[in-house]
Formats: sequence, C-alpha cells, structure tokens
Amino acid sequence: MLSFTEENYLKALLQITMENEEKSAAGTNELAAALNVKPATATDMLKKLKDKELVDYQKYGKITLTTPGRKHAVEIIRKHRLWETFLYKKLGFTWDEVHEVAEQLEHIQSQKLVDKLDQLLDFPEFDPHGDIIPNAKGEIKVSFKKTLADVDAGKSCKMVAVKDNSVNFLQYVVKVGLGINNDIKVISKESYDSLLSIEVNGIVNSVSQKFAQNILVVCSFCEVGKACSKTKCEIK
Amino acid sequence: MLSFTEENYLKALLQITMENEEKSAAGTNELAAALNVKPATATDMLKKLKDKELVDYQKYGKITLTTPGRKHAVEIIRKHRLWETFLYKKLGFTWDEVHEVAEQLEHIQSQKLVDKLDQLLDFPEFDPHGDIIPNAKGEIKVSFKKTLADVDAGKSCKMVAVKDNSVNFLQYVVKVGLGINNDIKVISKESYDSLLSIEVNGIVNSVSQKFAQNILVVCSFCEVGKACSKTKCEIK
DNA sequence: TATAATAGTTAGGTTAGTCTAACAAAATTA
DNA sequence: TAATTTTGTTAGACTAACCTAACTATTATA
Repeated sequence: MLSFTEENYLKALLQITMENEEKSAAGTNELAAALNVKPATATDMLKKLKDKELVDYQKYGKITLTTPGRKHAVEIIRKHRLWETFLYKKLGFTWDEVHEVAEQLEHIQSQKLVDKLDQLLDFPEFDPHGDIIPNAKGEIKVSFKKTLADVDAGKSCKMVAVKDNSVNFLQYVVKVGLGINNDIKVISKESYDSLLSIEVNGIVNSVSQKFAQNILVVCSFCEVGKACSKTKCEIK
Repeated sequence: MLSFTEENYLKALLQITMENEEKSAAGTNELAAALNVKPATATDMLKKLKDKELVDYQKYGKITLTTPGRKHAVEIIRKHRLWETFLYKKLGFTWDEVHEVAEQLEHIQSQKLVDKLDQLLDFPEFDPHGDIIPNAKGEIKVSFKKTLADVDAGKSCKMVAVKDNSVNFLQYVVKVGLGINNDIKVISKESYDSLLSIEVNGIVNSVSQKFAQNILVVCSFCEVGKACSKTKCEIK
C-alpha cells in the first residue's frame, strides 16, 4: 500500500510526462516544483520509489514511471476526476471548487467505491474541466494538443478543456464568459504580444497569450474528445 | 488544522466517554487500546492535545475532552455517519462494508462537502447501524441504553442499532436474520449463561449474551430513537 | 495496611517526510 | 573547449507518530 505522499509523487510524474507529446521523462527540479517541495526531498523520494520499482531512475538521469508505477498514477487520476465529476454533478460544486476537495478524495482506498461512483455517474468520459477520465482498465485516451493560442485570427474553435485547474484561473475563465463546449471566434491577434480578441456568445473580450495557452480547443467541425479531422480542420 | 491522527484520538475519546452514561472520562490504556497503539504513544499525544487545549489532562489523571475538543470529535463522527449513510443509500454498500471506508472519508476537510452530502441524503437522522447522526449544529441526541441482553424472557422489543461495527459482528447479525427495525421476541433466557432464544420473523435462533449486549433495542411501543415511555414499556 | 497488580510515564530509539547548506554533475554559452 | 549556469545529490537536522524497556504512581486485595 502506498502512502498519500508516494501517490502524489507518482501522480505528479504522470502529469509532467503527459503534458506534451515530446516530453516523456521528468527532472528532479520539475518534480519538486510540482509538489511544492525542495529538490533534495524529491531525490530522497525517488530513491524510495525506485526501490519499490515504481520509477526508473538513476543518479542525474531522467525519471520515468515503470509500468506498475504508471498504473498506480493513472488510477489516482481516475479517482481524482471521478470525484470532481461527482462533486460537480451530484453535489452542485462549481468547477473551481472541485479540484481542492478531489485532491483529498483521490487517496481513499476502496475499489468498490470507485466502481460504484463510476456507475452512479453513468461512466463519465470527461471531468468538469474537460479532462478525460481514464476508464476502469486504466486506458487513457490521448489528450488535445491545440490551445486557443494556436488558433489564427479569423478562425473559430470550440473549447473542450482547461490546462490549469487553479481556482484563480477557473474563475477568470468564467468571468470572460467561457466554459466547456463554447464556440470561440478569434477576431484578431496582436503580432507583438499575441494578445487575442475573442468572441464568445456575441461578446468580445481580450485575453493574454498566457490565458489562451491554458484553454484547450478543437476546431468547430470536430467532436469533443476526438482528434481534428485533417480535411476540414480550421486550426493550424 | 488537525492531523488524521489527532482527529482519531479525539474521536476515540468521545466514543469512550459516550459508551455509557456513568463514565465521563477515559484512561490512557483504554484510549491506546481503542486506537491500537501502545500506552506510551497515547501519553505523548495527550500532552500534545493538552497543549492545543483539546483535552483536559494531568499526569496520572482522567482524560476528558474540552469544549472545542468535543466539538471537533462530534464533527468527525457526524462526517463518519453521513458517509456511511451515503455509501449505503446511494452506492449500494452493505452495512458491514461502510465502516472501513467511512474511517477514511471522515477526515476529508470541506464544510461544503459535508453540508451538500447531508442535503443529498435528505438530512438523515440515523446511519446504517442505527447510530444517531449529530446535526449540523453538533447536537447529538442521547443514545439508547437498553440492549437485547436486558430484555426478559417472554417480552418483545425492536432492534434500533448495533454497538459493534465490525464486519464480523455485522455479518453474523444478518445471518441470524436480524436488522434495524426488526421485532424480536425473547422466547427464553438461560439463567446459567444468559443464552437467549429469540424469534425474528417467525424464525427462532439462539444467541449468546455477548451477542445480545451488542444489539440495541427499544420496546415495541416506543419510537425508534425515542426513550421508552414509562407507562407501557415492556423492557426492564 | 502492606503488597501485588494495574495503569500510566519517561527515556531513548525508529521511520517517513521534510528542510538547509554544501557540493557535484551536466548543460549551455561565450 | 573552458567557464558559467542550471540541475541534481549528499550530509546532517527536524518533527510527527510510533515503538520498547524501565520506571513510578495508583488501585485493589490479601
């Protein structure tokens, strides 16, 4: 049985290596930063996780999850996202409130609980932030690679998820009038600082590049959760 | 913010002092036994809880909860019992499965979660074991004092709760054909070892005194959760 | 009431997870 | 490629929660 802390390290490792396609390994500093601990602390834990054969790790080398390590991590993410969905759908939490509580709930040990929760929610595919929920077999579909920042002026897209789950960011998203499944039209894009002018439900707003990089989109022709179809795709 | 461990000590203290009316204080060994730790460990923790003004404690003296300590403890029990009810009513857990998982869930910190859960369950008064759920104000009604062992031969009663929440005991209760709200008739009682012969739904079974002491009952004239009315009461 | 039994405490040690400070390796860049 | 910057490791220390062994206080009993 793993401790909460060990679980958090595995989860952070998976999240780092899932962030983008190219990167398949993590570094000590990066890991430490993700967990809000000092690099020295991460080094200690990495040795421990290596002994337990949950990570592949050598001194000064890159860090990757082993197959069992990855399986654990996926399970934690599955639980996290199921709980978020539960809080949102069944208990009326707002999408900026769910993350913090799910951080606690993801560590509850009970296979039956996870299975029943999944069933109660009717086997959801996405959490309130648009992230894919790994299924009971631990299969996790490929995530979206395009962000609002990649969309050219004049083109339209549909928001499907967010990259940043912080309360601050999520509340700002709502303030700008955005939400999952909204259609967004990029009116213009400043060449100097990539400031975007976007239109959502007829309302025009300006958003920074930093903001746009945290909004995941597909082109409006594409299904939520599916890769863009190459022929008609409006993005990139 | 209290640690899981601190919360468990407070909960155990409340449970010990709630067990029966007379006893309003706990001892170190008793507390240690309840938590499956050594008495030395309990002593250490008691000093810490005293510093935090959650318990009244002096070397070699009896242990009681302070008002804030008791408030904390009641809140944990409230959460435990709400989660048990959730698992039972909403997720189809059996009554012997809920305790273990609720032991974990009771430590989740989120006032909103507790409130919403309470609402989802329609503000339940009792958990699946018949125990009273303290309300949002932390009010906890007096528990039942009569057990099946107190009922005389020839008299009838109604089961309202169990004292022992272990899987073993609960599965045995089911095997004997018993459950919350069942009417039980005591056919006979051995004077030598207090072995009881009981009838439930027309089926007769023998149960030991130890067993009977863990079944909480009211007389059949009495409402569940209310004290027996003196005039008609069949018990004692 | 003296003694034995029980209950409770203290001292010193362990492990998990964290830290800081000093150092070493690797990567970048001039 | 040599110097500098970045990244990662080691050593030593701390706290929470636990332990054992030895001791002390309280309670029960002969």
